[in-house]
Amino acid sequence: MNTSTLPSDQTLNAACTAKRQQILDGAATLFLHNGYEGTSMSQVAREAGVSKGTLYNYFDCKAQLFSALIEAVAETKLRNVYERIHSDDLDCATTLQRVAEAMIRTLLQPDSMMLYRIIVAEARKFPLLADIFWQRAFGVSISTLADWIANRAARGELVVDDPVFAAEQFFMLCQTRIVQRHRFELPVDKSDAAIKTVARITSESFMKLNGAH
Amino acid sequence: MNTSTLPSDQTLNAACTAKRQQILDGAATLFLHNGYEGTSMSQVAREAGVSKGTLYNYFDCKAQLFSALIEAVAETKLRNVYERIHSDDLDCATTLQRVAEAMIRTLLQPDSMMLYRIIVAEARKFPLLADIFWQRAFGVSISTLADWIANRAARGELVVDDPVFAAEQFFMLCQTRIVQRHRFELPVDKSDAAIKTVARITSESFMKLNGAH
Amino acid sequence: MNTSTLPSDQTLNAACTAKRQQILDGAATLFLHNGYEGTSMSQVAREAGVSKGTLYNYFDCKAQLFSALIEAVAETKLRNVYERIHSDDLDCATTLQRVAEAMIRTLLQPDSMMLYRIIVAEARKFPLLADIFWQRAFGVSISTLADWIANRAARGELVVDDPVFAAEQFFMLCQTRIVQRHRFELPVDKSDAAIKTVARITSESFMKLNGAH
Amino acid sequence: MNTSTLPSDQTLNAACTAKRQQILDGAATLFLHNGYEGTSMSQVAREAGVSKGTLYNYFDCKAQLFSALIEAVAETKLRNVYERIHSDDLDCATTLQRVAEAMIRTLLQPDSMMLYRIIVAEARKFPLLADIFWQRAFGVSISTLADWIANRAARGELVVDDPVFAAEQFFMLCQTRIVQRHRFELPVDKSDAAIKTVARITSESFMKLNGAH
DNA sequence: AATGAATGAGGATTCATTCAT
DNA sequence: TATGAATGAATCCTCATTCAT
Repeated sequence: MNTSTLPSDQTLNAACTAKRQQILDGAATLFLHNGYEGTSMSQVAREAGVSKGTLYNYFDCKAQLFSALIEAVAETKLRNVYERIHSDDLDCATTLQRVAEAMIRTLLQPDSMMLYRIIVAEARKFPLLADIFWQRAFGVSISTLADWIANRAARGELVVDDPVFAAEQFFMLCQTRIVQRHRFELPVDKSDAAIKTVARITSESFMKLNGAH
Repeated sequence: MNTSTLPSDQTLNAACTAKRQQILDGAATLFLHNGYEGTSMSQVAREAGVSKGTLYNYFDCKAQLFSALIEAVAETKLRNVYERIHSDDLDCATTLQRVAEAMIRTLLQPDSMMLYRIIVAEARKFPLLADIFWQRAFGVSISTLADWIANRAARGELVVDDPVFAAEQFFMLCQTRIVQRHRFELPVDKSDAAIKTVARITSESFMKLNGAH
Repeated sequence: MNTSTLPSDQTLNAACTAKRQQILDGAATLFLHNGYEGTSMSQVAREAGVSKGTLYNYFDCKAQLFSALIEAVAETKLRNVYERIHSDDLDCATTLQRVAEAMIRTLLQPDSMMLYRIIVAEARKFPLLADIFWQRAFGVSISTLADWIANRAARGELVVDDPVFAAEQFFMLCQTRIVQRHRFELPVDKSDAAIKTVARITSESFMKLNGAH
Repeated sequence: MNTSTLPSDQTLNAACTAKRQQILDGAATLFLHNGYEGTSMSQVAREAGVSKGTLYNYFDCKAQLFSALIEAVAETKLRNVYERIHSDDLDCATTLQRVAEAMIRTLLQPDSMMLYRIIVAEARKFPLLADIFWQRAFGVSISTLADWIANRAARGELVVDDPVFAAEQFFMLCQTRIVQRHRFELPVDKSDAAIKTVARITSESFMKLNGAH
């Protein structure tokens, strides 16, 4: 057997993974622009530069491709939000303000916005998917923030009974006005200043609710 | 004039309105269960018990039927929320708790939930519709509550700079945990007790943020 | 019986005829713009300002309405062509040139052009109709001209074996270039000068073919 | 290379072309019988023995299929007319008579007749198509004949100012009586003898108009 | 593993015609 | 007689999926 002309397993896997990724990239572009029903498998094939047959070699059906895509995308979306929670050197209010600002900016990104729309819209049809999305995006953000809150409470900087609920309240407050209105495509000031203001008010509100005096 | 053999204008209008309502009812069932793309005009016709031709006699196209439906439904959904804001004889905390409870219960209703899903999902395609929905549901609730807040602030019971923003924060807080998780079809305690608890915390939080002293 | 409140037969007929005409007028506008298949009965009803029910009271079906319309329209279209053939005071060439010019101008009118298109297109489906159209338009023109030719031949101004064939040739020659190309929507000089030139050449050609000497 | 298991490019192209041709054949049958509006894509699919989906794989829409069909058919229809113009060994009158006869016979063929009907009927909707049809059928016939006329004029056999106009007149004269009446589905003698007579008269007329002396 | 031609059910919409009022 | 709401078959076209190559 001539191994020089045949790809090794690693090469195969790499090729396989690469092609898979290529499809997912094409799918992301389309699903996040046009939604689930608004995207056809032909479009995905064309966008990804593969044939429809290949599509179905990698994914059993449209629903599965969609699920795989959401799984992949959900992971990355809020990472830069909850990753910045671990900075321990700043006072509570400042950290929270920065987290709030990151959250608002992230949620306003076209991709995140569409992701939210799609997940909420299709949660009935793909409950597992909504679950995965929650765990990888909102869920991890909430629990990371809850841990941080518990930590600060232990340090006496906050007074909190239920850190998870407090974290949930915090992220809800982040969505006041700008994010919420943008979800309804209403005209709303999305300027830097406006975002900073909402982030500041959110942080201040949280401190009023949970700060030690 | 022989009124027994000729229908009066009212009868005619009634018939017309009745058929229209009949179609809207069928459409509501389907659109609110399966979404916009997931509902076909044939299904609507069958559900409403009319022919496809009749459908198109009353509504120019699918989009218009959908719009008419959302307009009609949006109007009624949150009415019982903002109508109970006007009770002036109770203290702030109690009123707010009742409003919060009504809001949570309303948003958890299958219809409202689907309405939210659909509006958010299709806001891109039907921006006008999202606008109408906002005005008739969230918008009126927010401005009603904002008025109430301003009133209570004038009475010295609250201290509020921006009553509208405060109202928006209040309704965001209402959606913490139960509503939010239900939107993602996550398992969550939707018991009476749980709802009351969130409503109470929301009310208390608001009073902490905006109460006098 | 109170005849003063009931319309007499004549009034009825008049009303009937008027309504009929009203429908035919609306139908003419539409059929001559959009063709047979391109015109719907609803459009006709709206254009004529009557209900669809009334339409079907006066005409059994779309085909019959169409036929009635063509009958009515065909009659008038070429009248001003063959009516000017009877001027006996001019020399042959001049008369023919004027007839040719009238013919070309008439055939170029949007109505006539569409009538030709429609009749030719639908002749298979409505052979009787094509026959009627022929008799009332081309047919009467040909026979009128043939009579005139025979008359002039009798006067020694023309030498013609078969006046009918000669007349047919004359009208075919009229359609050279401008009319023919306009039927194919090709760009062609339709200026007054161009029309006059073709008319002159047609007349001259006819005289060369059939003139005495 | 194992050519027995893999189709060559030619085979693939052949298959593609064959299927395309199969569709065009089915489309020809129907469009040329029932016209553009009178033919449905379902009918074409059934007639061609393919699915509707396949139809739309080969042609973007009904209009494009129709256009492709007309383009293909137009090319061939009058070829045997203008190809016989190049015979230089015969005298003018004989050549013209043969060309006239070929023209009349061709225009009387059911296919050509329907082609004319459809093009004239749909020229408004498909001006490009009418243009293509003209160029490939009447246009090339006219210019070929015009060239021949110019050539004979150079040889002193004809005296012609405007060879193109003369050619156009010639083809108009060919359509006198038989072709013209057949377009209106009128009863008319289409016998061999009748055709020959019209061809002879046409040739003689042309010689009278343009012959030397 | 990759292709892309083929499928056919299903999508929205139109329209000639009928009929109760 | 006049109305116009109701019908449902037919229109063009799309799309997820399969399968021979």
